[in-house]
Amino acid sequence: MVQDNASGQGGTGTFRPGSGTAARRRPTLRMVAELAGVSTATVSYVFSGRNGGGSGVAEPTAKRVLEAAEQLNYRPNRAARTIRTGRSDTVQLSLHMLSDPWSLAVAAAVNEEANRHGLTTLILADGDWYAALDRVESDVAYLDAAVGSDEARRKLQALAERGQRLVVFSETLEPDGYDVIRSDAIPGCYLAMDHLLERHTAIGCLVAEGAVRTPEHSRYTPYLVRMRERGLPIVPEHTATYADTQASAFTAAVALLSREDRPTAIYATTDFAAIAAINAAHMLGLRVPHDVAVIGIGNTPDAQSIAPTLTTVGPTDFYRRQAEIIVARALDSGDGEPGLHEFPWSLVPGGSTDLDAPPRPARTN
Amino acid sequence: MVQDNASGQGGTGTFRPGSGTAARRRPTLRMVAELAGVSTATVSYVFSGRNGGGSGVAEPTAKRVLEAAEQLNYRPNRAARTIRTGRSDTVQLSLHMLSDPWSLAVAAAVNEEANRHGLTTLILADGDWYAALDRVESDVAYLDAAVGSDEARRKLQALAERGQRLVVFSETLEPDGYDVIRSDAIPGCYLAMDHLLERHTAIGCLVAEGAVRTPEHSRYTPYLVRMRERGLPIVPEHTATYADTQASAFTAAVALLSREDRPTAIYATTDFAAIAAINAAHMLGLRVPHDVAVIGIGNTPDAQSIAPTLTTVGPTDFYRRQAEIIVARALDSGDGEPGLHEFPWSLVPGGSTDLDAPPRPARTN
DNA sequence: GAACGGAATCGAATCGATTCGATACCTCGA
DNA sequence: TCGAGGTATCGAATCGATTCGATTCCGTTC
Repeated sequence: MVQDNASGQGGTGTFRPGSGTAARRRPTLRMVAELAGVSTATVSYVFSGRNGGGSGVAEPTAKRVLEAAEQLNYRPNRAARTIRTGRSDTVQLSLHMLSDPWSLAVAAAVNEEANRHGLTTLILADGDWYAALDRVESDVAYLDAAVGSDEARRKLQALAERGQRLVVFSETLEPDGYDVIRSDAIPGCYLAMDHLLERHTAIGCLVAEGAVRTPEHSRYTPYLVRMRERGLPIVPEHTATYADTQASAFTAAVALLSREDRPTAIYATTDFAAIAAINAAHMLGLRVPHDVAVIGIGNTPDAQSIAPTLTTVGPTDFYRRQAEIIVARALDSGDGEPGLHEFPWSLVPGGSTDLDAPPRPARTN
Repeated sequence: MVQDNASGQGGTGTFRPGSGTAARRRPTLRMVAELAGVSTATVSYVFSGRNGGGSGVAEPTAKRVLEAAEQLNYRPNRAARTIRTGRSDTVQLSLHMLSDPWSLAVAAAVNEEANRHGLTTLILADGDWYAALDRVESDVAYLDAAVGSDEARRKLQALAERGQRLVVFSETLEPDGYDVIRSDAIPGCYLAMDHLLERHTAIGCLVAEGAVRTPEHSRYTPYLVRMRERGLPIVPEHTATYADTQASAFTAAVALLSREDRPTAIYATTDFAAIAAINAAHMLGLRVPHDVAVIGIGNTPDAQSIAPTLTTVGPTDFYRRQAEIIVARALDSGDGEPGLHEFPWSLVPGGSTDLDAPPRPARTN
């Protein structure tokens, strides 16, 4: 099953030369103390920087301790520290899907903010968020896209009562011993439609399969509502659905844009689908935004890394501010009781709908 | 900075109704034992399934313990368990870049394999891999793309001597108390060039900036070598460089393909750049592979999610097999001494170079 | 009825750190 | 010379689990 050939090049042996076979066990603080001829307390003070009553460890003693630690190759055991102090200096992110651009953006932002405060970010990707919480000790846990079921509510509250600090992202849950971050997309979707309606009447829709089946509170509704309000015809063939793969969105967009009566603008319910639509348009020889305008939803970082840049809607400065909330809760510096944090959405203009921009901004090298 | 308005809807108060303010501290095994009227040993046996000498905990006792635990909302403290048993049931992945398709594919595969064995996967994304290793206790740590510097070698060996089990992905390091996974891209790059040379002579190159500056052992070399071997002219303008953003690769590809004397095939040094090239071709109205063929390098999952599918080179079944090695090491079931695990590369045919395929396979809905 | 054997449970040591109160040491002033 | 006061260090309890050897409580057997 696995091919081992440790003698890759030359005749260098497999075993490390200097170290005997005895060096198997991990060195402990006590060993360091013995080697340095001090108590365990002193070693601990040297490593933690703190000190019980006095103003610190004397210089020569500290030097001796550090040398002993170096010689033994000592590093503190995190689990032992955690059990004693009750802190793990760790932020846990439980993400439902690893490759989702939203999740990645959150992870990157939290990681940066956590590092700034000396914390470590742990990412757990698992189908079962709640199980994940019982698998690692962490100062605070962030749950991605928590649903509002009664079971979820119960489990979250149980965790909170046990003292686990929690931040959940949810459009339906209410705070209940834990923080809730909410960023309702629907008002933003109306902004997106309004933007397109300034210049277009033949608008197509690129929407996730599930949203068409159950349109209530989905991103499909704003499309239907606005079209109806303006008295515009809702052409069934102008709605194309996609699953959650890039290829699926691309295929759907091609089908939509290769019609005789193709729309002059596309309302895509995710940035990711909007980007697929731009690629599809280019493949079909259509210019964006002149032949077809495209708007996305979500304001993910990807929106900036395509030519032309994507017009989208989303919360502003969302990732950074969300990261601040999470880390503040880990440090227990959050403002008192957990509560609701709302992030309103707004329009983020880009080249994919801006007719006044030069046709192909990406061409310059 | 943060807007709290916990009274979101209706008049529901902020505080949870049932629980008093006393329920602040996390319940311990001892509390469960007292409530159930048994010793801590018994509670531990109930939760771990194991038992000291006897054949198990009696049914009525176990029931009493579980009820007490349920009532107190008890969950074992992982840090305490880790310190006592020396195992954390945890696999740690230290990735240098979170959004890299390779890293994500590794993470997904390891996560699946780890779950299958009751382990939890922790992902650390950090600039400093070695520092990350001192921040969490884990049964095994995987290091992404370790460089072969002397400092890296020293640090890795120090970790290994301390008993930390390690699996590193590296093209230059040799095993030294830790496993090395190697998957040399260069032979694969030659395969890619050979594939293009079967039908093309005017071949362009899309290469990372760094590789052009220091071509030794880079993916640029196989391009130069093969072109020279065949006596084909190496047109300087047929080499375009990109940084590590999608937009950058896209721009480079557009520049390359909008030339009068554009090449009929593109050798891209990553799948990611190859995909950008396909998109660029489509935008310029060029058909892939008829007007321009494209080959990528790496065999990432993304290669399958574009139309036409990408021809690429890479190791086969790499992610799953790599995951097996890592998890086996965590469970200490790996075959004895750590060693070298090599994954050879081969050609993965796709539509982006296959002239016999229908022109636009994505068109069907 | 006493000795025996096995199952169920218990008590206490232990893992590797932190931290509080106590102690040893030193200097300085009267 | 003695005591006060401050500093550096130490000893031991502790965090929450696991686990080994010991103990109790049965029902059997002779």
